[in-house]
Amino acid sequence: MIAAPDRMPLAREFFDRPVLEVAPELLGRTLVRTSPEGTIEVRITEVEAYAGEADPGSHAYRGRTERNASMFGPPGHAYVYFIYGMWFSLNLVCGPEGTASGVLLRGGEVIEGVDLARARRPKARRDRELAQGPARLATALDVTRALNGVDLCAGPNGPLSVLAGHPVPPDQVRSGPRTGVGGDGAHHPWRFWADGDPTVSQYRPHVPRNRGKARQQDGA
DNA sequence: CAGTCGATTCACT
DNA sequence: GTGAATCGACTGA
Repeated sequence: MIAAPDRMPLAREFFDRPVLEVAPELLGRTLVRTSPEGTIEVRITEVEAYAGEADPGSHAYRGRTERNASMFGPPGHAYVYFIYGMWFSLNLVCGPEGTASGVLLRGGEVIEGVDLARARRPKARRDRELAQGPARLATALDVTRALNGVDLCAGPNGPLSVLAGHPVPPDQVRSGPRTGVGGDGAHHPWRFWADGDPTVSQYRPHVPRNRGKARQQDGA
């Protein structure tokens, strides 16, 4: 039996291109997570591009480290990182091996496995919140460090894959500044989302917690 | 080796 | 709208 076109996994060549081409084309694609507990499918609605070592907003900005190593690996693999002491986020690695671009998945609509997603995200009040936000999406899909580096092009054999789905038409793609990114990388409109979709997270500007070294409170 | 803060979420006011 | 939670990678000494 031949899989329907929208059920075909995206080929490695899809990811082996400049990240700013790939990122908007990921909107509307189907992310499939299979685990012993069951299968969850998410329609991707919001992403951000991180453009390698030249991008001040990227984890790769200061070169290769143990944490970001998978971003320097071959395209079409996952880069999963741990953040704020409690959450994970999922990136899809783009561009040729040796470079370090990736697309952060920031939001999606759960279209299969809603019950399982709800079990993993008991605090979600509405279905639209199940995968609305990068850490929420990772939680709903049970994406953890264990999936760092996995191949996304393996189809149903692998724990995580991206199917062709139904791409959002270019005239329905919106873009703007990346969420939570400060400094020199702040102004690039490298966040992409599907216009009007309720599962797109709300924009929050970057807020630095402190400046420089610890200092006593400025007298006032 | 200690200090700092992050590609966030949630509870509470 | 504001702040807490919570850990570990990265930085600079």
